[in-house]
Amino acid sequence: MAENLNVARLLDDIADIYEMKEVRFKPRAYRRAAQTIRSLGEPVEDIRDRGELEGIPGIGRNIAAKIVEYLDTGRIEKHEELKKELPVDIDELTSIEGLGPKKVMKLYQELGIRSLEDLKEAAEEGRIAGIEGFGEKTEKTILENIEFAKNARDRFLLGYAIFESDRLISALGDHCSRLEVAGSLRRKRETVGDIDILAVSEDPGKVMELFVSMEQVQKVIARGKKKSSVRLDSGINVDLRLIEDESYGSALQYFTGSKQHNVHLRTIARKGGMKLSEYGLFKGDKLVAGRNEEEVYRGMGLDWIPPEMREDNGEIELAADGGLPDLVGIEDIRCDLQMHSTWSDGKDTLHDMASRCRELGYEYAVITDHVGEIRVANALDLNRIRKQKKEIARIEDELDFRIIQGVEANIRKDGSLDVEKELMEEAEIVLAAVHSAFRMDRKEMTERLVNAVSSGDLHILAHPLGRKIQERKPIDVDLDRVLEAASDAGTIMEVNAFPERLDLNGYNVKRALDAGVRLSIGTDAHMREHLGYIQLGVSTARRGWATADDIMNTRSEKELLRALGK
DNA sequence: GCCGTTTTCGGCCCGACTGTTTTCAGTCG
Repeated sequence: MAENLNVARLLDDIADIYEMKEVRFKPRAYRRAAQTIRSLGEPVEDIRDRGELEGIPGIGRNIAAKIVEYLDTGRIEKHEELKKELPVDIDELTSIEGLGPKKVMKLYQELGIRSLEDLKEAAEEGRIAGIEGFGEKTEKTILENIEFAKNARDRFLLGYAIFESDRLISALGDHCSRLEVAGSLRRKRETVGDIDILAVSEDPGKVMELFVSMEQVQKVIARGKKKSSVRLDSGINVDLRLIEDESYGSALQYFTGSKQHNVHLRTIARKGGMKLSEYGLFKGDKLVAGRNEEEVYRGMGLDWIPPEMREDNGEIELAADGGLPDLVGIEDIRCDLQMHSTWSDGKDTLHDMASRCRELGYEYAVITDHVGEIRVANALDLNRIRKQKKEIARIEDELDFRIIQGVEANIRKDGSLDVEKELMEEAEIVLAAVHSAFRMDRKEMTERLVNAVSSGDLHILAHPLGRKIQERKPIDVDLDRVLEAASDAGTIMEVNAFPERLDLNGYNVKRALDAGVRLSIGTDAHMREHLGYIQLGVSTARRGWATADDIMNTRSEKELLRALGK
């Protein structure tokens, strides 16, 4: 996916240069395109190969041609031209808080500043304060922010941010009449930059005091009556905003985003002779809606849109004619379709895992220990599978709770599984995944997975792209062909709910559903606590617009086994 | 440069904050 970021960076760079040159509207167009490319869930090369670049919202004939040019030649002629006119490292300079394209332009014209190094030098020598539009204070903050930029942290995994935000919400809850997380965390993006919390309270001073003095706060970044920001020990930043009750709904809508979703909504409001902001939906000076999100959407003639869908990918059009899908919810889930026990590489016993499933309100457990030739995972052979079957029967009796015996096998380079037929027949559910040879070329990898999902040997392809967020790139594969083969063979694709995986991701969930493929959600739990990750899997499925019917975990035990042909 | 039940031309989101300005531009989210 590296090319996506490179393409996005170039487009952003073009936007910045146009903005410096005070060209109108082009900056917005390029910036929007860059943002879209950045948030794609698949390699931009794949989309180019399908000839579908033009047609992505925000990407028209010209930008599509520039992307193709970059993928073919590694450069964009127009970009080089613009760069020659303004040989400035805009990306680096605008990453400094408080510096945008206009100021960067001024600095270049007046002082010839091209890089962060130039900037630092000029600021230290006190040459910046003298420029028109700049002053002592600007110079000082530039110096401070150069230091800060060096320490800037990356984004955080959704699973981790949820853990933190849950703690904050329960700490503040008693003093607030309304309290919720907004931002990308509410939309359940796979990573989040920071945590945004909105609150309504009778005693705002007390809530702010409580917020900045919580034990996990490492540093108070800003403190005010309506908004405060802190950094937690974990490095994640949290903003708390106190909102008036009458505009809580519109504020929640506004701060939840996404930006593109909001821009689209405001365009609709405008066309209806209204105005939408964080303070409400207005007709002239009159507040039409604001207290609740539902009213705000309704005021524009739209159904309320689940946060996970708010990416301006067609959800607004569906909401306008009552066609939003009824997304799967945590309450629809009757089981977890991947977990491990001490029989292979899990940390908790089969008994503990199963009883935790029962505590969670599941109707049955599905245990999927490793089998086959994976040595490190203490994989089971046929003999141990038979022994495990006996233990399962014993625990079922003891807990009065059904346990389905599944297995997780390894997909060899040729697409076959590394276990004998006899073992696969013992198991009630066969998951299989790529656990080795991640770096095959695209053609071979595609063949490998097409063979695997077509073989009839496996029911579920687990963590299909093998990626680990911020650690390991997805395998290089033609996912459309794999989905087509899976659809033909009735093979299920997993939405792996482990925080580092979320694989398939929301974008690919939607592609899978469009291809007619059914999905399963599995936490890949290796201890009882991991079973709670199911909510991440459900959120990811929701980001891909999945309904309960699309997800196998919503089936009863009998329905599931029948669907698998058992 | 993109886009379309106000469309193939003429539009293009909103408000707060900051520092610098004496009425506002630039930046940010």
